[in-house]
Amino acid sequence: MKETIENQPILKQLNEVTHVPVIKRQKRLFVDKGESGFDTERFFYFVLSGKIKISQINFETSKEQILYLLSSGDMFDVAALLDGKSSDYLIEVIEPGEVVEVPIADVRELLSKEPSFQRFFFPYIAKQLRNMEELAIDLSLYDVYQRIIRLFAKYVNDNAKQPKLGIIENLSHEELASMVGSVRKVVNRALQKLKKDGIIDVSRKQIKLLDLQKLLQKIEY
Amino acid sequence: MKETIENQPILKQLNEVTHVPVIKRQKRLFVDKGESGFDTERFFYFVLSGKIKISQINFETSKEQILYLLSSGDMFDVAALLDGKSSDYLIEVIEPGEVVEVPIADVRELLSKEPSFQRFFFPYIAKQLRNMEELAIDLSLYDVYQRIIRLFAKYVNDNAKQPKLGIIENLSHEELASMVGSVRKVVNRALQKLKKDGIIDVSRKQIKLLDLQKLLQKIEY
DNA sequence: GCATTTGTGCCACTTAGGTGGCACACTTGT
DNA sequence: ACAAGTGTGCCACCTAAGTGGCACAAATGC
Repeated sequence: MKETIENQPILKQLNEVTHVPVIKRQKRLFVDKGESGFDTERFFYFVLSGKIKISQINFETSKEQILYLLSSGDMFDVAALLDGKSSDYLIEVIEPGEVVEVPIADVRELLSKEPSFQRFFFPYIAKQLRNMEELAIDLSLYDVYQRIIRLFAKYVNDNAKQPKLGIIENLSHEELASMVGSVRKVVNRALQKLKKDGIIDVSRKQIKLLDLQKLLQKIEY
Repeated sequence: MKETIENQPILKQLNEVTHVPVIKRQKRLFVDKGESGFDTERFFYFVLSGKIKISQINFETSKEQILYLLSSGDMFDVAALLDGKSSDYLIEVIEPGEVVEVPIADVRELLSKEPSFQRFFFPYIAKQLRNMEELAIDLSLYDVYQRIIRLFAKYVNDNAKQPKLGIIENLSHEELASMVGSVRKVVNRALQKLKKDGIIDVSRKQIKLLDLQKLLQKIEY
């Protein structure tokens, strides 16, 4: 990781993203694709841009499951911040960007005393917890085709007049598979099915959402 | 739910379990098997005894996935406490016991200002988050046989000279299946296999752990 | 005390989804 | 400009795991 000037004043960008009051000992870092040297035992990270995946691997089968796909506005490692224990995650940058690195103790200080940070952070923890519950439910109760549909619905950005798939629209099929707990070929089958139904358009490293209504109709409960 | 005297002083038992300082507006409740009327939008609950499952159901297939199996020392609804949103859980008592019901606002007050409660509660949130991550990983990366083994290993109580399966030892195979995201018959196969290997002994509503070492050896990574 | 419900065990059958392999197009680096 | 790597699509095959059914024992309720 390339380091920039230490102890620089709080960045406007971080403030915008996190609504955090002044954090003194921060360091802004550029991270490149493939990097993975995050010291989550000592530092807490705020993602400004780029994409970072947090996953785990079964070494017998070398199958990977992505737990979190982080982008602008995300933070990690939430669990370590709360209990001080280390996690056995695989953390890897899949799209270059910038992060802010802050000593864990400083963030804990804020978390226990600063109401404005609490108002910002407590809901974020809840979001991550609900994310994991949803992932478990999806893996347990729905087939791969449904999981893909639900993944798309979850990441849809429908503020724009033309709804888009947001940060997952340019993932490879391999990465999509790691998100829904399956393998490339099976995901491919699901995508072809959605394509045939006119719901999406698939091209190299790009999935275009064509019909949001139709997608949402396919969701089972 | 049967109600007891309102506004009674903080219970010694709750204090022991939670290390919580005085909470004023609490209500102690006895809950019976099958009950499910918990108002998690307005109240936060501390479990003193009994077993409560928090699950979700796919209505197409009527398959159920248990997210949390709560017992003495547990609390809910953590996510709702943190973000104020409602959850679409199915919450049901599966073994009678007692809970303490506290207005959510009072717990939030403690959470944001009382360091002793924070020291107790933050790690608990982390535990629940890690639980969900582990569940998702298990569902995604391991087969049913492994998931059963991992479930047993997770709940083993090995402080005693004779290791026991703790709160899951008297669950029905149906309930075990709902915990590992499978169905009764498949779980049964796994249990018969473990029985044949001399690792457990299965009788009606009772699973005895015979050989902890052998169980732990079977775990894959 | 008997009927009903619940829990368990085991069979045969079906299927979603994972595996292996292969072709080909597009991108990237030297 | 070419080689190497990456991403995609599709075939046929195999296996874990889910389904349906059935028997029986233990617990529960009237």
